[in-house]
Amino acid sequence: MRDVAAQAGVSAMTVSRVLKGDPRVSSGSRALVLAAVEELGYRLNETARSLRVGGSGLIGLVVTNIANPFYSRLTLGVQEVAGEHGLRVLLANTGEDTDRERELVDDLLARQVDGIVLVPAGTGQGPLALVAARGMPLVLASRPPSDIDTDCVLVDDFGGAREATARLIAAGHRRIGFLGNPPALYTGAERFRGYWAAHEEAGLEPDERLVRRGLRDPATAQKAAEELLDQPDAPTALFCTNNRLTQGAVRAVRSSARTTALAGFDNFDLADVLGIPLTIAAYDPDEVGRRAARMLIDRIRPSSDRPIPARRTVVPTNVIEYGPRHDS
Amino acid sequence: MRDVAAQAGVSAMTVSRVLKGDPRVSSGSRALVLAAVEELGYRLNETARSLRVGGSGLIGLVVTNIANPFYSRLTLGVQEVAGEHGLRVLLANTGEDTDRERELVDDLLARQVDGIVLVPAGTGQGPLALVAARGMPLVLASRPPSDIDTDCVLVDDFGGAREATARLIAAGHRRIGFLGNPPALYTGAERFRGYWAAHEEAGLEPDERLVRRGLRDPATAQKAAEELLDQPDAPTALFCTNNRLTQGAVRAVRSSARTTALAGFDNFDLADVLGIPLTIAAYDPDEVGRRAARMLIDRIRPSSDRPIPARRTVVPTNVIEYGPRHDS
DNA sequence: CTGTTAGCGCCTTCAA
DNA sequence: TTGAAGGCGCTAACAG
Repeated sequence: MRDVAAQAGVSAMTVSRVLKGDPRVSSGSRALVLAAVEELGYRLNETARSLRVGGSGLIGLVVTNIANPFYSRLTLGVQEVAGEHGLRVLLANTGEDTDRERELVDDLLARQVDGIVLVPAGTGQGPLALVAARGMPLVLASRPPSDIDTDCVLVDDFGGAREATARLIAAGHRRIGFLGNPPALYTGAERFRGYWAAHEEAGLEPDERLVRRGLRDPATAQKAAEELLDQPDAPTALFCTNNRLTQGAVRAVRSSARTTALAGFDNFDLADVLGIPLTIAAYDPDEVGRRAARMLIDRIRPSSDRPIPARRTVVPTNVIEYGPRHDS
Repeated sequence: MRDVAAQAGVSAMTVSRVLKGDPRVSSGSRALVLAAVEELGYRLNETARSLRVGGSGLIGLVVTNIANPFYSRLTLGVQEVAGEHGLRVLLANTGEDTDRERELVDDLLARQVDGIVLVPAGTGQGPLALVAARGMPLVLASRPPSDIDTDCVLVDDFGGAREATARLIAAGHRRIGFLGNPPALYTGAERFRGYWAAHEEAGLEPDERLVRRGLRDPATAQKAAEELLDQPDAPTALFCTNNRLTQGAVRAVRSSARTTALAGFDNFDLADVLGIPLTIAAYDPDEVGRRAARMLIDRIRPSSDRPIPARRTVVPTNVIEYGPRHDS
């Protein structure tokens, strides 16, 4: 910047003012500075600016697995809103590892991010208390706060699971298997609750022997589904708590002789073209990211100076029915 | 840091030394400092450190669309390798917009990133010349450099397309349609070249009337496929240049009465379960990210001080055949 | 409208 | 082994 100032024959202060658009600069100086900037190919050093001004213009985004389409879409939503406010996204991936989450958050703090959007890994959130304690704006996504009091964006896990299950019941199914992710996870617990509630509301009681929880990937889901379908009194339908488990179940159904109906949480590509009866509780993952970013920015740049209480917002689901293939 | 120093009864300098693991500190001072750090919950300010030391410990990753599974997996690969070297990833999304790409890259420079991995948007790379000119390490992914001379990681677009097409020919197909993304894109051009080469090597000449290029999404691909299949002399197979186009083609084939064979670039979920003949040129997107990150780090932290010439590496493809459904 | 002074938090250099 | 001085690049605050 000194070089630019020298080249333009003004002081560094004037250069600074021109660059940040301060109107109190004569158009003459402005032109001189701009010319010098151009000629020297100068760019402002954001690091130094951050140090002086405070606030890095960065927000941290911590997800469990960026390769999962849900989180990559969430990332897109966060990016979109952050970009509108001139903020950049520093991305971190925990792989569901709590220790790593702590390290990453720690590093984000050291880098002076202006706020953090985080999908909590695992279940305990003790370490995050630190973040909140330091007054760092923090929004949780997908899973609610447990040990701490902070903003969060959730999906209507309960409602979506309940309605999808209810559709199966309405279609006449009475023996509906459940393929679920670990019950210790919030989404797992809520979606199971929805499955159960739909039964109760129809005056039915689910058969516990048709319930398999703690499934983590398509392969284990496929195996569990095959076992269920292989029983003498097999379920006529299966509800799966997420897209990966649904995909495992699709394989199992496909390789069996039965025409088992499927329902699941999360939409996925080609669901329309599988040619089996499929009921999906869908929602917009981008919207989770957008809302999280908006809540975060509300705290980073408060519109009023009253303290904002911790808020919670729930992204709705809508149930889609894909029919079997209609061969024409 | 001053507070910590005061609390520990030493100078700020000693605190700094302890924190960066300088051995020339007495164990007494060290213990004092660590206790004070713990008590005050102090963390080093990376921003200030960067300013003084130079180098931010950040690498920029610029992709065209993070919601595309290819790029989210690439991101995972970059993250993985960067993490091993203590580097964090600043993520930027261009949406295939060249102007936005320029802005984003500019911002990354202003933030003093140590290097950039970039998937070029569009075709012209003029603006990127600036980056290279400033001596910023830069690795391109998926698409090669055109106007500039820099490292890149490519996929074997030509080889994969050629082999997938050759498989169709080997299976007896003689009229093979082509559904392609815009030919101005490197991948589009290379994959078309592979399609053509497979024909020539078999002594065939593709029918230009079966070629549709410039397709951008599943919907346009579906429409193009339907038109092709609706002709009197319809193709018996279709080759698609990427997963989104393949998905459109799957829909078209499904809704037609024909049993058209499909081949395509990029693997995708549930390809195994569609129940139609499907030949896929697959590769590992994570590996593209890992290699790009490694090349970048080679430049950021050179092992020798000889200048490294611009390098190019190609990630291989392997062709997978998914059969039609075997109803048992 | 413009420049000077001072300092953001850290670390390199040099002296003790 | 430790500390003091100075400056990385930038910008508030205060002159002029």
